[in-house]
Amino acid sequence: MTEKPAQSGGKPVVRFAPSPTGYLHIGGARTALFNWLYAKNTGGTFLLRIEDTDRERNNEAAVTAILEGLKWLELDWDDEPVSQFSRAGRHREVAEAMLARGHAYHCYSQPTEIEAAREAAKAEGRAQIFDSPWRDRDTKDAPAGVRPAVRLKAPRSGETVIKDHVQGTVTVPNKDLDDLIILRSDGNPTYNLAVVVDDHDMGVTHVIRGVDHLTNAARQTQIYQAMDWRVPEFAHVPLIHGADGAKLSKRHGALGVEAYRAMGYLPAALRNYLVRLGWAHGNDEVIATPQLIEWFGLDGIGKSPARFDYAKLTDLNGHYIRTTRDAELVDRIADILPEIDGGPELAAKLAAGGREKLLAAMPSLKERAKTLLELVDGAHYVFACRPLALDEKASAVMDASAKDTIGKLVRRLEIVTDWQAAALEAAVRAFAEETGAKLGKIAQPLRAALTGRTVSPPVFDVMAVLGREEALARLEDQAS
RNA sequence: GCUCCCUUCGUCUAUCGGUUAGGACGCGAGAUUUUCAAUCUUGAAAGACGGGUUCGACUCCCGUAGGGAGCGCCA
Repeated sequence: MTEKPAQSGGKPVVRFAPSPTGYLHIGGARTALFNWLYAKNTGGTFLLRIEDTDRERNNEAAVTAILEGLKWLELDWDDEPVSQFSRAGRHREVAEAMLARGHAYHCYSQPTEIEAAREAAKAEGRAQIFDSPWRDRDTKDAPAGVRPAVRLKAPRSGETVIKDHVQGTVTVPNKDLDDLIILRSDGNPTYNLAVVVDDHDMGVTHVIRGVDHLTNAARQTQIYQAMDWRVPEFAHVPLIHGADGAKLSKRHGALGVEAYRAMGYLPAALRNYLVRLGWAHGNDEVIATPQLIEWFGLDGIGKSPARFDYAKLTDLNGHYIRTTRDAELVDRIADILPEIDGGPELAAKLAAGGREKLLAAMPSLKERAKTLLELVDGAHYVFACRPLALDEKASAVMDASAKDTIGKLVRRLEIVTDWQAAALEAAVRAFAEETGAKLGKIAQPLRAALTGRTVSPPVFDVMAVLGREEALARLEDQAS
């Protein structure tokens, strides 16, 4: 691959550049989302690059997990993902060019010396930057048999200014930036060089990433300047913290997006939640994706870190569940069944004609579920086998008088010809009126007999979904 | 330690010098109701602290405190 101009016709080119060290965690997902939204908003291009220059840490499974995570989140990218490692030759080429221009030099210092120098600096309370003695030394003095690393000859004085769309203008004194290594002694490029070369060659115009890269932006700016390349626009977004304010770690909810998938969250809900962590558009909370694309902009991103809050995510997910089509919900449930408790059994039932029943139950189910898992739990009654096992509360409801009531009700329901919720309700209400009982007194026993629980969708909907035969049979089971 | 950044209800946030500081989640109360949800009404709940600037500061400046990020031949 050689240099190629931005093939976007003046439109922005952004990229998401994860390193394949694990799954796509929630912070990375948000970074990807911001990039994606920015590309969509501007009609630009969203590229993917896998930062796999560290061969020891490279991991095929991680690459797959990241791509799968992005797909699940429905963040589609343009072109094929670029492997940074595959471009090592070009990176070396650029390092050579920098050497030729006098913007880089060979450094023969050994890791042990560097470490010692850092320790000394720390002890004296100075910034722990390494000042290579080879910066201005003649290479003729080079020790024999030592392969040098290549360092950037960074400016010693002055300051490097980063104009950032989120952080504002950030100024870093050059004396605080050491001569970073751009080529390891084994000839392989390091991250900062690779990023600059790739972003340049890929025509990246806007670099949107986590603030943890802010100081890298200063170093990378120096490389751009050394090469006389145009520095891209930067937007360093704040990090996401765990609920306790501590850094998001594996123990603090930095789960891969697939974990959220398995918890029954919808991608649209997660996107909506994630974008609101650090970005706002007035008082809007539930924002459909097309609207999000229209409204999204770098200006709306705040600078302070946010904490991850499951309660709000869950609430948002409930909104999306209620507005998602029934068939799609059934499909999404089917998708995650292999990963959840009792999922395989349900999958078998779905395959054996249960899908239609679940679909029929969905309208009343989705009104009261906040996650797909709750949906599955709510659907328990649909697939329960006779005779139903009543849970503790349901058994308590099912006392002698309840059984007696159900016995009488069965006779009334048997003669209902139109087995629909409305007709069934009319029949039960008529019965209630005659006996002077409150509807609640009758509905609860019905619910217990029909579902085995005290909480369920409206009983008349339940009867309709179950069908005449099954519903009456369940009632007979409990009648005395 | 050094550099940079951050600080509005418990949480996510609005406010771009003048508001009774708004919304959302969560929490409390009520309404509705066949349970649970949903929905509606409603309550409690915030400008870290100290100095300036200004007729007037949440908003601008300085300092303090607290928090975060970075300081690799990792990315």
